[in-house]
Amino acid sequence: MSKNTRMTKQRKAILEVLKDTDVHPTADWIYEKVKEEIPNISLGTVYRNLNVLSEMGEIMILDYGSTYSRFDGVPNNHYHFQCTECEGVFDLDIPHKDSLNDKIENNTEFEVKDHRLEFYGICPNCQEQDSN
Amino acid sequence: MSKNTRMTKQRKAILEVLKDTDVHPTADWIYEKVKEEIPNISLGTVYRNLNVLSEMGEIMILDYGSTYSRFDGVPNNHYHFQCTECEGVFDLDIPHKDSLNDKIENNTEFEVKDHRLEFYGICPNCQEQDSN
DNA sequence: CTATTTGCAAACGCTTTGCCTGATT
DNA sequence: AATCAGGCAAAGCGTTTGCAAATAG
Repeated sequence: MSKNTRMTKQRKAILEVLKDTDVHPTADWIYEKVKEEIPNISLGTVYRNLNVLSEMGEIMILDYGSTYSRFDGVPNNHYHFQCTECEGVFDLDIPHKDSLNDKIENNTEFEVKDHRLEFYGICPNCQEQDSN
Repeated sequence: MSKNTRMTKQRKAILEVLKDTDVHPTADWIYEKVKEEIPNISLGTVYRNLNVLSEMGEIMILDYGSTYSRFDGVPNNHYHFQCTECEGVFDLDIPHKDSLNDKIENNTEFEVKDHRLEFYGICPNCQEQDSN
């Protein structure tokens, strides 16, 4: 229960670097930054702490779960649902809202070309399994 | 100009497997499937052709551009904009629409827990660079 | 004290690439 | 015939992990 709760200087430094920036950095960027303060910190420690901090709810990891790419034979824009249990990806039958791009473009300085909307949860199949 | 356009039996088989399924498979899944038809095909060929086919516009790759994870010191749900030129990730100041989850849940059999919306395009900084 | 954490380096897993042979146009 | 594509295996690259030493509580 009281696991992973030591606030080491490494963990603290990593958290501070992340809280002090809004660039959504990569692990390596964080590593370089923290090295200014703790020169002999190792990249492994950075990764370990990022995972711990995310479990603690202090930070968010912006990866997409699975490490491997998926391929789609339908090269149109459409939205997806991804099951967090079986990792399956399903097409959603709701229309692609191109107007969303315009909405952002009109309210920011960004030039918006595309967007991507993905839902996460449990697919019907895994719901059944769970109730066993 | 006329590069990468030969329709070899490997390329054809890979494309057919992808067009015939809706499971959004991984490269390895495709590899296993194509092996039933071309037993000595290599995984490298599958990857090469998936990239070629995606350049041809025949398929879509559902990765997320950059291969590495990004970390966010603000663990709230919020939407992001990603610049396809500098790879920078920016927060968007539009509210997170939890109602979207319900909308999907009410119209499908999925149990929806979360969603993610990401916009892609060119950030102001890179727009300037481009006009030089 | 002692369980957690670190640094280091090796291992991992998915993907890409170099090289040479084989196939396509 | 000339060029593109394939097979194989090694390399790449971000990330994870095993281990002994260090350290927080």
